[in-house]
Amino acid sequence: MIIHLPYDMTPMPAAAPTDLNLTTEKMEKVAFILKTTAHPTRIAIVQLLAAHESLSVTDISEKLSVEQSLLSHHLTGMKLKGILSSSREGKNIFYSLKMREVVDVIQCLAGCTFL
Amino acid sequence: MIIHLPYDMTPMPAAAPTDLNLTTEKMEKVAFILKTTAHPTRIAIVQLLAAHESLSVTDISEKLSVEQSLLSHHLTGMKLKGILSSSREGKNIFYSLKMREVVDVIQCLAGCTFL
DNA sequence: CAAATGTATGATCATTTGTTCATGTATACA
DNA sequence: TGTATACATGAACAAATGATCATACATTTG
Repeated sequence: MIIHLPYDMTPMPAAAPTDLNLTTEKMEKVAFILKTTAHPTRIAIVQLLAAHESLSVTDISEKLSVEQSLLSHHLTGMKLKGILSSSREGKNIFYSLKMREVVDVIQCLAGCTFL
Repeated sequence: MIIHLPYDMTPMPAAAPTDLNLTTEKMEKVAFILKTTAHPTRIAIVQLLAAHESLSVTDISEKLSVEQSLLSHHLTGMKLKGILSSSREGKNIFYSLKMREVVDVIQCLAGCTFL
């Protein structure tokens, strides 16, 4: 005979143990990239460049209403760390996303309902 | 007649434009979590708790060789921001991963061959 | 209840990050 | 060649973060 319980009594979903197995060096590198991504303006930049392939500094500055110099600091930093790339085209410099993984990173958290 | 070019001449993979569409508030929240994750020790903590379900402060302290007080600061910070949760069991306090999304975040970047 | 163990907290200091401002450099165009 | 436009850079300062130390608090055990 089968007993039907009123609800599931199993201990817990138990969240399958994930094994990342990162070396200390890898953790430092990951932290380094995360740090660079962890800023509202810089996330906005990634978001823009995820949608636009390539934008000039002025484009970004206008779209985000961020002052030129400050934006430039952010952009050169992100370029230095390998997240963006840039190329000159006349008077303009066009930036584009180089490390597309950061988009996934942002999406992981953007999906969180509780945020 | 088919002409065989020496290599692919198509313009570029063109990296399909992704639309994240985050509000300013969401970007701030995402940045907030990223900031908390962006530290080698804290990544190591997440890694441990991704594999172990629940560990005491001493456990973590020993496994990572991080001094008790410093570790405690990291842990309480991460708990405050909703990444970890804790529960007392006698003299010990056991921490566990609450926001499992951070594991995915780390995995996104850990997969990067160039890091 | 005293001592031991496990963990948290607060002050302090050093370091890093973010912002602003002034100025520099490159390109285009008159 | 001079001027305007687009962007970068560096100094200076404020604010946030990270580490250390001393000490406090909670629980168990003798």
